[in-house]
Amino acid sequence: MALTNTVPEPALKRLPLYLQYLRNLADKSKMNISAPVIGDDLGYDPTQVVKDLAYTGVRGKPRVGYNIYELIYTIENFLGFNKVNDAFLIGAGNLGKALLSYQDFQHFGMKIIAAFDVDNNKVGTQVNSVNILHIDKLEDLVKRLNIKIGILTTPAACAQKVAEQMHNCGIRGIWNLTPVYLKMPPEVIIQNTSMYSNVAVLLNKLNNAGVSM
Amino acid sequence: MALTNTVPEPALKRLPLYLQYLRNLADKSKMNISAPVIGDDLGYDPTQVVKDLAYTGVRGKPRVGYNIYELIYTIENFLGFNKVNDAFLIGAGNLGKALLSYQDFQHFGMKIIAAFDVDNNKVGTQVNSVNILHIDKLEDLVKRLNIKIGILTTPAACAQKVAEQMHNCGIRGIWNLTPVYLKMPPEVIIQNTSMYSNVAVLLNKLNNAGVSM
DNA sequence: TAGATTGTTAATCGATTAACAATC
DNA sequence: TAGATTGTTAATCGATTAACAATC
Repeated sequence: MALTNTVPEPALKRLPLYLQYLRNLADKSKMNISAPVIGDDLGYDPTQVVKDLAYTGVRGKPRVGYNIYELIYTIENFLGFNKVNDAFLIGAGNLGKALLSYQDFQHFGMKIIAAFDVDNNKVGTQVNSVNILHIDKLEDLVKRLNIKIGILTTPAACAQKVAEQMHNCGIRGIWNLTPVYLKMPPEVIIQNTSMYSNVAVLLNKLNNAGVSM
Repeated sequence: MALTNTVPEPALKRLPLYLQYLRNLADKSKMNISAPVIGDDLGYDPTQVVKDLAYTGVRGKPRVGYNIYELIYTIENFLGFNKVNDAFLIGAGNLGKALLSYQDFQHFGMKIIAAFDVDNNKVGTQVNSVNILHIDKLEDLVKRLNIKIGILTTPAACAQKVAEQMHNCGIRGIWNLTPVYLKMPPEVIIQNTSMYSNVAVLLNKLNNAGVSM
């Protein structure tokens, strides 16, 4: 269906935040919640909340709001969080280990089932019950387990090379947490997360707010 | 001057990526670089590169391009990366430790000079030569060292409470790496980084690309 | 019924892309 | 000079916000 094709990326990024919020709602006795309440709690415009939720196909009732459980269920399905996609993590440094210890990815559609590194001191160990294997085993395991998602947390210097390796093995989507731009053929889906961009925005906002630095 | 007030956030997020790219340019023998070359290497439209660079005030020469070192210098100054701002990190879990081990923040305007936690097993230890102190010492040290920036990497459950503590101490900007929306007075600058949003976007793109999952 | 909230269409706002003149 | 690239203005595209009708 065409529905999934047309969600604006900003809205898409907000949907997991709604989900997190709804799951953690303190008062579980309430059945319904309205867009203005959600907007107030999350800092969004109420009409934006209505629009965002409408993308998932959920319907609310005027004067009543949305059924909380239906909302959670619909968002989960819409985002594909009802299935858990297996992923490999490549680069078991500090950031890699941090992501390995994120138990919560399983509730957001993804599970890291193995990690890879070149460092023989790390190979053979575990983080959060996930084995760290030698990178030489990557290709065989990607193919045998039909893995589609790779998380790239290597040092910047080898990011491009490792990304190409991942692609050659059959990985289709790369979550790139290195600050390097990956040159890849268009069929590879890349999701970049740059820590430095966030630092830059924070510093800029502070400067504009007149915080002396 | 009004210049710094009017940079669009998407452009602001791209500027550190230009900087990273320029610093790591393989061929250091070249003096100049043109917007089309940068755009090709980073996957941006060439006119967008021209516009982004123009925000910093740097001037290029038609047919020649930009002087690489002038470009680096101008972007660094524009983003405030010429000064290094001291920051405290609160929550020395896995993600916190990962950020502590990021040597590179120093080249992007920020340095984490101490970390805080409630866990007595962590207190007294070091990560990357940064001391982990008990959270009880936060207020005194924020005031004595005049710290303006706090990095929040606690568990979600205590994020709001700790953020309020940070604000009360005098911290003006919070980089929030928890998935929790922080309810704060408007004078506190919040920069949210949600790992889950990135996972959602990646899964969505893969689904739209027809990758079976 | 009255009124709060949804749902939808229109208007606004902002960023990207295109067009083209200026210039080295 | 010729032509590539910058710089700037205009057009397009997309997301947010506003307005208002529908409805529970």
